[in-house]
Amino acid sequence: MSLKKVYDKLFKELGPQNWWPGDSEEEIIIGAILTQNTSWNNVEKAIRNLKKENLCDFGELNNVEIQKLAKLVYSTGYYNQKAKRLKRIASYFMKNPIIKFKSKPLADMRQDLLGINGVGNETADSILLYAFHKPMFVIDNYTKRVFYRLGYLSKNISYVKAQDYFTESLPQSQELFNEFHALIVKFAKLNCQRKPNCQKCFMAKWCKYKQSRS
DNA sequence: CGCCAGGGCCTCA
DNA sequence: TGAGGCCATGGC
Repeated sequence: MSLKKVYDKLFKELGPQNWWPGDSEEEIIIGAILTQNTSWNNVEKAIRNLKKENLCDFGELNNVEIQKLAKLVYSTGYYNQKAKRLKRIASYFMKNPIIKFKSKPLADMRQDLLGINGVGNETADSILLYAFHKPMFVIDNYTKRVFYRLGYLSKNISYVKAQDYFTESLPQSQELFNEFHALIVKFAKLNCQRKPNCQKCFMAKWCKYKQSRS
Protein backbone atom coordinates (compact mmCIF):
# COMPACT_ATOMS: atom_id res chain seq x y z
CA MET A 1 0.00 0.00 0.00
CA SER A 2 1.36 3.44 -0.93
CA LEU A 3 1.84 6.08 1.74
CA LYS A 4 -0.98 8.04 0.15
CA LYS A 5 -3.25 5.02 0.57
CA VAL A 6 -2.26 4.81 4.22
CA TYR A 7 -3.17 8.46 4.55
CA ASP A 8 -6.54 7.90 2.87
CA LYS A 9 -7.27 5.01 5.20
CA LEU A 10 -6.36 6.99 8.32
CA PHE A 11 -8.42 9.94 7.15
CA LYS A 12 -11.41 7.75 6.38
CA GLU A 13 -11.25 6.12 9.81
CA LEU A 14 -10.32 9.10 11.96
CA GLY A 15 -11.55 12.17 10.08
CA PRO A 16 -9.97 15.64 9.93
CA GLN A 17 -7.88 16.59 12.98
CA ASN A 18 -7.87 20.37 12.51
CA TRP A 19 -4.26 20.97 13.47
CA TRP A 20 -2.47 23.00 14.80
CA PRO A 21 -4.59 24.14 17.77
CA GLY A 22 -3.53 27.80 18.06
CA ASP A 23 -4.77 31.24 17.13
CA SER A 24 -1.64 32.88 15.76
CA GLU A 25 1.78 32.15 14.31
CA GLU A 26 3.41 33.15 17.58
CA GLU A 27 1.14 30.95 19.67
CA ILE A 28 1.85 27.97 17.40
CA ILE A 29 5.60 28.52 17.68
CA ILE A 30 5.33 28.78 21.46
CA GLY A 31 3.29 25.58 21.55
CA ALA A 32 5.89 23.79 19.42
CA ILE A 33 8.55 24.53 22.05
CA LEU A 34 6.34 23.72 25.02
CA THR A 35 5.15 20.36 23.69
CA GLN A 36 8.67 18.94 23.39
CA ASN A 37 8.44 15.48 24.99
CA THR A 38 5.32 16.61 26.82
CA SER A 39 1.63 15.85 26.46
CA TRP A 40 -0.49 18.54 24.86
CA ASN A 41 -2.75 18.65 27.89
CA ASN A 42 0.10 20.08 29.96
CA VAL A 43 0.83 22.61 27.24
CA GLU A 44 -2.72 23.98 27.13
CA LYS A 45 -2.50 25.05 30.74
CA ALA A 46 0.75 26.91 30.13
CA ILE A 47 -0.60 28.66 27.04
CA ARG A 48 -3.62 29.85 28.99
CA ASN A 49 -1.26 31.27 31.61
CA LEU A 50 0.78 33.03 28.95
CA LYS A 51 -2.31 34.47 27.29
CA LYS A 52 -3.55 35.93 30.57
CA GLU A 53 -0.27 37.83 30.85
CA ASN A 54 -0.39 38.82 27.18
CA LEU A 55 2.78 36.79 26.62
CA CYS A 56 1.84 34.95 23.43
CA ASP A 57 3.70 37.81 21.80
CA PHE A 58 7.41 37.80 21.02
CA GLY A 59 7.86 41.46 21.94
CA GLU A 60 6.45 40.87 25.40
CA LEU A 61 8.20 37.49 25.78
CA ASN A 62 11.48 39.13 24.92
CA ASN A 63 11.16 41.44 27.92
CA VAL A 64 9.59 39.22 30.57
CA GLU A 65 11.71 37.96 33.45
CA ILE A 66 12.91 34.43 33.01
CA GLN A 67 11.76 33.34 36.48
CA LYS A 68 8.27 34.62 35.84
CA LEU A 69 8.19 32.83 32.51
CA ALA A 70 9.41 29.56 34.02
CA LYS A 71 6.58 29.69 36.55
CA LEU A 72 3.96 30.25 33.86
CA VAL A 73 5.11 27.22 31.85
CA TYR A 74 5.69 25.04 34.91
CA SER A 75 3.05 22.50 33.93
CA THR A 76 4.93 21.52 30.77
CA GLY A 77 7.94 20.13 32.60
CA TYR A 78 11.55 21.11 31.81
CA TYR A 79 10.27 24.56 32.68
CA ASN A 80 13.67 26.19 33.20
CA GLN A 81 14.91 24.96 29.83
CA LYS A 82 11.70 25.86 28.08
CA ALA A 83 11.64 29.37 29.53
CA LYS A 84 15.11 29.93 28.06
CA ARG A 85 14.07 28.43 24.76
CA LEU A 86 11.04 30.69 24.51
CA LYS A 87 13.21 33.71 25.23
CA ARG A 88 15.71 32.69 22.56
CA ILE A 89 13.09 32.16 19.87
CA ALA A 90 11.33 35.42 20.79
CA SER A 91 14.64 37.23 20.62
CA TYR A 92 15.38 35.66 17.24
CA PHE A 93 12.08 36.82 15.75
CA MET A 94 12.47 40.29 17.17
CA LYS A 95 15.73 40.58 15.23
CA ASN A 96 14.32 38.73 12.21
CA PRO A 97 10.70 39.77 11.76
CA ILE A 98 8.39 36.94 10.74
CA ILE A 99 7.21 38.80 7.67
CA LYS A 100 10.78 38.93 6.34
CA PHE A 101 11.67 35.47 7.61
CA LYS A 102 8.86 33.93 5.58
CA SER A 103 10.15 35.33 2.32
CA LYS A 104 13.36 33.30 2.51
CA PRO A 105 13.90 30.01 0.67
CA LEU A 106 12.51 27.10 2.65
CA ALA A 107 15.87 25.42 3.18
CA ASP A 108 17.30 28.65 4.60
CA MET A 109 14.36 29.07 6.94
CA ARG A 110 14.94 25.56 8.23
CA GLN A 111 18.65 26.07 8.73
CA ASP A 112 18.09 29.32 10.57
CA LEU A 113 15.54 27.77 12.90
CA LEU A 114 17.92 24.89 13.65
CA GLY A 115 20.52 27.48 14.59
CA ILE A 116 18.39 28.58 17.56
CA ASN A 117 19.39 26.64 20.68
CA GLY A 118 16.39 24.57 21.73
CA VAL A 119 14.97 24.14 18.22
CA GLY A 120 15.70 20.71 16.76
CA ASN A 121 14.44 18.94 13.66
CA GLU A 122 10.91 18.28 14.80
CA THR A 123 10.31 21.68 16.34
CA ALA A 124 11.72 23.44 13.28
CA ASP A 125 9.55 21.43 10.92
CA SER A 126 6.45 21.86 13.09
CA ILE A 127 6.98 25.61 12.95
CA LEU A 128 7.47 25.56 9.18
CA LEU A 129 4.46 23.32 8.54
CA TYR A 130 1.96 24.52 11.12
CA ALA A 131 2.85 28.15 11.77
CA PHE A 132 4.08 29.12 8.29
CA HIS A 133 2.17 26.58 6.16
CA LYS A 134 5.22 25.31 4.29
CA PRO A 135 5.24 21.79 2.78
CA MET A 136 7.65 20.29 5.33
CA PHE A 137 6.88 16.80 6.59
CA VAL A 138 7.20 16.44 10.37
CA ILE A 139 8.73 13.26 11.79
CA ASP A 140 8.30 12.33 15.43
CA ASN A 141 8.60 9.19 17.53
CA TYR A 142 5.01 8.30 16.70
CA THR A 143 5.78 8.43 12.98
CA LYS A 144 8.84 6.26 13.39
CA ARG A 145 7.00 3.75 15.56
CA VAL A 146 3.89 3.47 13.38
CA PHE A 147 5.71 3.24 10.08
CA TYR A 148 8.33 0.85 11.43
CA ARG A 149 5.51 -1.46 12.50
CA LEU A 150 3.59 -1.08 9.27
CA GLY A 151 6.81 -2.04 7.49
CA TYR A 152 7.85 1.22 5.76
CA LEU A 153 10.79 2.39 7.90
CA SER A 154 13.79 0.58 9.35
CA LYS A 155 14.16 0.32 13.10
CA ASN A 156 16.48 3.18 14.03
CA ILE A 157 16.20 5.39 10.97
CA SER A 158 17.46 8.94 11.31
CA TYR A 159 15.13 11.92 11.30
CA VAL A 160 16.29 13.21 7.95
CA LYS A 161 16.18 9.84 6.22
CA ALA A 162 12.65 9.20 7.45
CA GLN A 163 11.63 12.67 6.31
CA ASP A 164 13.20 12.17 2.89
CA TYR A 165 11.21 8.98 2.48
CA PHE A 166 7.89 10.69 3.14
CA THR A 167 8.82 13.72 1.08
CA GLU A 168 9.79 11.62 -1.93
CA SER A 169 6.76 9.35 -1.68
CA LEU A 170 4.03 11.98 -1.43
CA PRO A 171 2.74 14.96 -3.42
CA GLN A 172 4.32 18.16 -2.07
CA SER A 173 1.19 19.47 -0.43
CA GLN A 174 1.20 21.48 2.76
CA GLU A 175 -2.41 20.47 3.43
CA LEU A 176 -1.57 16.79 3.02
CA PHE A 177 1.53 16.98 5.25
CA ASN A 178 -0.47 18.84 7.88
CA GLU A 179 -3.32 16.34 8.04
CA PHE A 180 -1.10 13.28 7.67
CA HIS A 181 1.08 14.10 10.65
CA ALA A 182 -1.94 14.91 12.81
CA LEU A 183 -3.57 11.63 11.81
CA ILE A 184 -0.41 9.69 12.66
CA VAL A 185 -0.42 11.19 16.16
CA LYS A 186 -4.09 10.37 16.61
CA PHE A 187 -3.63 6.83 15.35
CA ALA A 188 -0.58 6.22 17.57
CA LYS A 189 -2.50 7.37 20.63
CA LEU A 190 -5.57 5.36 19.73
CA ASN A 191 -4.17 2.03 18.53
CA CYS A 192 -0.44 2.05 18.06
CA GLN A 193 0.87 2.86 21.54
CA ARG A 194 4.17 1.43 22.84
CA LYS A 195 2.05 -1.55 23.82
CA PRO A 196 -0.11 -1.71 20.72
CA ASN A 197 -3.76 -2.64 20.58
CA CYS A 198 -3.56 -4.82 17.49
CA GLN A 199 -6.82 -6.68 18.11
CA LYS A 200 -8.99 -3.63 17.52
CA CYS A 201 -6.70 -1.96 14.98
CA PHE A 202 -8.16 -1.06 11.59
CA MET A 203 -4.66 -1.20 10.07
CA ALA A 204 -3.86 -4.71 11.30
CA LYS A 205 -4.72 -6.23 7.94
CA TRP A 206 -1.81 -4.35 6.34
CA CYS A 207 0.59 -4.37 9.29
CA LYS A 208 3.75 -6.49 9.35
CA TYR A 209 4.16 -6.02 13.09
CA LYS A 210 0.71 -7.45 13.73
CA GLN A 211 1.44 -10.39 11.47
CA SER A 212 4.74 -11.06 13.20
CA ARG A 213 3.02 -11.10 16.60
CA SER A 214 0.00 -13.22 15.78
C1' DC B 1 4.36 2.90 42.43
C1' DG B 2 6.16 3.07 37.20
C1' DC B 3 5.57 4.57 32.60
C1' DC B 4 5.34 7.90 29.07
C1' DA B 5 4.10 12.17 26.66
C1' DG B 6 3.24 15.94 19.61
C1' DG B 7 12.40 16.53 21.99
C1' DG B 8 16.85 18.55 22.23
C1' DC B 9 21.42 19.44 24.01
C1' DC B 10 25.80 17.98 25.53
C1' DT B 11 29.48 14.73 26.16
C1' DC B 12 32.14 11.01 24.97
C1' DA B 13 33.56 7.43 22.22
C1' DT C 1 26.71 9.34 14.15
C1' DG C 2 25.21 7.03 17.90
C1' DA C 3 24.44 5.93 22.64
C1' DG C 4 23.62 7.74 27.28
C1' DG C 5 22.54 11.31 30.80
C1' DC C 6 19.92 15.14 31.70
C1' DC C 7 15.92 18.18 31.93
C1' DA C 8 10.56 17.55 35.04
C1' DT C 9 5.30 17.89 35.36
C1' DG C 10 0.89 15.48 35.06
C1' DG C 11 -2.32 11.70 33.62
C1' DC C 12 -3.18 7.06 34.09
